[in-house]
Amino acid sequence: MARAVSETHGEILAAAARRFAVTGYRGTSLQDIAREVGCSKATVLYHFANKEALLAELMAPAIGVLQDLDDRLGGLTGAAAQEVAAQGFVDLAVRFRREIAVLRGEFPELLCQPAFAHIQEISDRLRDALAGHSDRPGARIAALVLLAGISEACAEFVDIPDDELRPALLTLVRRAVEPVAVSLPQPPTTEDKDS
Amino acid sequence: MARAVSETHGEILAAAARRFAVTGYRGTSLQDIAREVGCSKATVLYHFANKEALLAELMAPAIGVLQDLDDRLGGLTGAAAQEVAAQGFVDLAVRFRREIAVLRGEFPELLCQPAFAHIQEISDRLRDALAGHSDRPGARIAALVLLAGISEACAEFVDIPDDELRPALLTLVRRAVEPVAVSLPQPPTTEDKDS
DNA sequence: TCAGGGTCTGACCGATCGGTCAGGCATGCT
DNA sequence: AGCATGCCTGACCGATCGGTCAGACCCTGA
Repeated sequence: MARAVSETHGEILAAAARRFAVTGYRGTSLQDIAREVGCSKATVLYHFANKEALLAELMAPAIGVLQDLDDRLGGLTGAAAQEVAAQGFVDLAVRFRREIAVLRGEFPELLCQPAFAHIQEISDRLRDALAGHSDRPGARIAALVLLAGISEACAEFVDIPDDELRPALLTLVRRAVEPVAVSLPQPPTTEDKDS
Repeated sequence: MARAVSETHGEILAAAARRFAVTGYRGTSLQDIAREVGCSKATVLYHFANKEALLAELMAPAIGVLQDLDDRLGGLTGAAAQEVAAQGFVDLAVRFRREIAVLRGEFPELLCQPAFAHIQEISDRLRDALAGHSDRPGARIAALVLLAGISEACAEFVDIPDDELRPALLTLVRRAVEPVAVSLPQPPTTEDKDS
């Protein structure tokens, strides 16, 4: 064998992304990844210090974008925060569908790992922003439902192209989010309180 | 020791429910459950044929209610199907929060087990009903986001009482669901809840 | 008193997990 | 030629998994 180092490194990363997305982090063994690449388990552990480091490198780009979004959310309040959070998260979720799928369901345990120390706080702030920083239970519940639902949808609808999924999700979020108290005049949606 | 059989049986079931909800099915060992109950792992396997049977008995009530909802959804179309699906699933998710939490994230693998053979089809039909049986991508995406988001919210908001969570979710769903094209003015259907 | 059945347990099993280690095999530099 | 370095591997490790099994400990009815 003896491929160029960067090549094998990338192949392992790609294989791990594929397997993690389907069977989860804990449900995927290093043996599984090695088999898919066509190398030995020891080779996987030659390129990555351990299983956790493999996951961390896999998630790094998505986490970087999430951090950026968190920074942009910094001083915003009310409807502005809602809109930035909605656009930012929908965009992130669509772009990083596979990474989202990896985290799906294993959130609590994975968050214990040092590489993901801040994700919990960031996602809390994101949820808060999407709720327009309102403390009404309805607003907070709606924000959580939407964030979790978007994640799940992106992980599941792998066959829908980005350009179709993104606007559909954004339309949904804008319709579903609880409008904040200070609401500048908004063209009334047709089916508002009717049914 | 030698408690009454039904007592230990129930304690194991309750402990398993608690642990599964927090660390997931695969992430919880029989040893963990036994430790929480205060008995040996062999005792757990005396009361339940295997780990899978323990999970099946745990999920049985929730699955029964899900089946009922599926039956009620049978002949409905359009807005009526949407409303029944929304009310039925919100009610189910709030009542069986812990069971929902167990399934969270381990859906694909758990569905392979015979006890849950039909859940995938039922949840597909449920999603279809919530979309008003529309084939527009926006409607299907919205339905999936809502179902997944509700599940996640119920699993996470353990501190909110049922009476507060249920109406908040229902309001959100009615606001977020894509209205179907043919919407006949429907009087508030007095759902005969328990048939 | 004793037999039998329900309840429970420690010891054990094979399989698999993440991870370690010494060494094989090219390749390139001196 | 000799040596160092980078890439890769089989063999192995301790831990833990789900599950089995023979037997101990009650309680009850004959």
